[in-house]
Amino acid sequence: MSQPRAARHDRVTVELSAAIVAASPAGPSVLTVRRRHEGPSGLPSGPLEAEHRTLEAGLRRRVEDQTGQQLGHVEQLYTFGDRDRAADPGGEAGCRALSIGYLALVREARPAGSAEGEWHGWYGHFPWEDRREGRPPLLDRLERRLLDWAEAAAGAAERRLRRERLAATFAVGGEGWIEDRVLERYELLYEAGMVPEARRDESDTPPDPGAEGLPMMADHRRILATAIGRLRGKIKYRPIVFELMPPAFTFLQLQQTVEGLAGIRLHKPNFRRLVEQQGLVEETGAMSPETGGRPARLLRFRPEVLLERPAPGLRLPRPRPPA
Amino acid sequence: MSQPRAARHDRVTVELSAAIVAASPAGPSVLTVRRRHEGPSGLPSGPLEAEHRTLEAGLRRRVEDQTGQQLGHVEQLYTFGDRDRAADPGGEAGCRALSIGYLALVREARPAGSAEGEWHGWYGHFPWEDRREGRPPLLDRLERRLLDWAEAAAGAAERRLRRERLAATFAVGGEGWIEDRVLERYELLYEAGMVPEARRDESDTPPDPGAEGLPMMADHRRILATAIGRLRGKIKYRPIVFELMPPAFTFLQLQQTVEGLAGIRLHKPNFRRLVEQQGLVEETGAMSPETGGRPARLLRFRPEVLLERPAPGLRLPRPRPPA
DNA sequence: CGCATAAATACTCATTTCGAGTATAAGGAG
DNA sequence: CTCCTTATACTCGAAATGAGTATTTATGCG
Repeated sequence: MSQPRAARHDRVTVELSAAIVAASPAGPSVLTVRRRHEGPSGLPSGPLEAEHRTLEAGLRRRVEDQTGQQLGHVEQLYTFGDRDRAADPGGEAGCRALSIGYLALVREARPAGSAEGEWHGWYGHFPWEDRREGRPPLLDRLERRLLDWAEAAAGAAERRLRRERLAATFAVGGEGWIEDRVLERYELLYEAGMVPEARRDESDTPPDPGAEGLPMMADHRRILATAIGRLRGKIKYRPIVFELMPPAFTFLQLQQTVEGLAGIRLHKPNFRRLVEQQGLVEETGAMSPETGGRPARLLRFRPEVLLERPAPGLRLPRPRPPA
Repeated sequence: MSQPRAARHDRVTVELSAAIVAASPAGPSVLTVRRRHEGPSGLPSGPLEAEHRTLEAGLRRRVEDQTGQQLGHVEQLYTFGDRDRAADPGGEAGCRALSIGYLALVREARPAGSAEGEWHGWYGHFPWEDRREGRPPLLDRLERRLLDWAEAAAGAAERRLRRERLAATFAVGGEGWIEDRVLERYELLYEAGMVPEARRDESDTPPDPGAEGLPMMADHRRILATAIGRLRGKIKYRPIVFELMPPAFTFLQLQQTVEGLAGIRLHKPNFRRLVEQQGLVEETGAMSPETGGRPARLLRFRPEVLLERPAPGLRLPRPRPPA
């Protein structure tokens, strides 16, 4: 594989985008920017520039300059390059558009710096992902449309495949919603034409606007879906939640933050036991400026856990299936 | 972040590379190609071309055409773009070189098709990653040099940081080798100047050639490290090993394949129990053309498990630390 | 044939982990 | 003082897990 060195200089544009996430006990949010008037919002993003040593450094600088947000943890998610889902629909034809998505975590949601940025609860974009109050009712409608889509498949094989994907992602007709499969669910909705981004013709009226979630420009909702999925997966084996917490916090704040990220409710005593016996936190000595009942101890992250445990994280208790 | 649309067309080259992995009970191997005579080998790779709809499709076609290998599972790993670790050192200055790494799994290692490809045991490139026969002796020498490097750090803070990284990756001075951290270990060796790729001046003689592993061209060993790490992590929650197994196999073959991938030995009865009660396999009915003792049942993967279990995989038994 | 050898396969056992539920403590508001 | 709210502490049983041992069923050799 070492031939036409010429083809190498096909024109390529590279866009770096970041899903910048903050979280409070009320729920996680993401920083969005609005570009054209009226168009859907998007993630902070910009073209790759030559001057930076690494991609991550470039992204970091760019976002920090533009939004006034200091980024904490930053990680690369995925490089998208589908020809027909270009990041920039205004790009020239025959020009490959790559889009490299990043996840960034920040401790506090600054009230949106100088730019036109604003913080948005992430479930506004993914209403079907929030099961904290139980299974959201809009899922019934989504499922019905998804099943129709599956049955409308061309051959029997394709039909079967679609049904299986539905079972594996939306848990249609089966047990077990798996919270990490955010991207898979979004992609299914995209393929089924059930999100505005998938419908080229903008005049198409969505059959059920409330259930589709707020769209974003270009492939930004796809990147956000990747980010949510990654974060949900990663809290289980890395103490990454603490990148989102203030320096000191209570058990309840921690639990509610995790619940917000994972989109599910957790069993309080067990969560507490888990966090304690994993050695993820230590007491600061101080007590919380209480919020209702008995004052709570203030905790902080215990970095030593990184050396003690192979995969220190918050395995989320999954209810046992009834035997 | 929406300004200079001009800067957008900085010249960028994009190289797609694939770590193509096959595995037998004897151990995993990777397909390498040799380009220049005498230079180190590399992964199959080539420039991104405009004609393909998706990046993955492009990679797939390209590799299949060139090596005669049908690829099974393919997944994107990471996009590297450090300016000073360019994939192609021959590239023009001021031209950003992106390198998108992929992991591909194949069922059988074809004896290297038409091209100059050859299959290589992957531990030839990462001798410190193979602990199937216990801790490899060369680790003593590596550790000593790594500790020297840590102590040679500029400030006390940097020294501490380096020591912590050593503890977290090579388990220096602590418990717990974590098999997934392949990339982190390689990067540490790179930073410490302990792999040939890191030494620009090729005339430098390595202090301990045997311990450094076979180098590869450009950033290909970095991609392979990412691939190994990803694979080791993923077998724990996805039934991905079966992409590497023949259609029918015995328990022992499966176990040895997993041991090869993870680089550790497993407890036979427990491995068996795990695989059984997870419902990962079913009997084919046939028996193996035996290999020594009592004939073994032949098994096959049981795809239904994908719908039944949230994260069907092979949690590798980690010995309990002595209380 | 009978026995050593090599695997495969089947159990046992003591912990540990984990889901679930209940009980008690310590504040504030009225 | 009482009630409400949240924090914190315990209990219990089921399932998972690490470690070890025993039995079966082949082969091959004397």
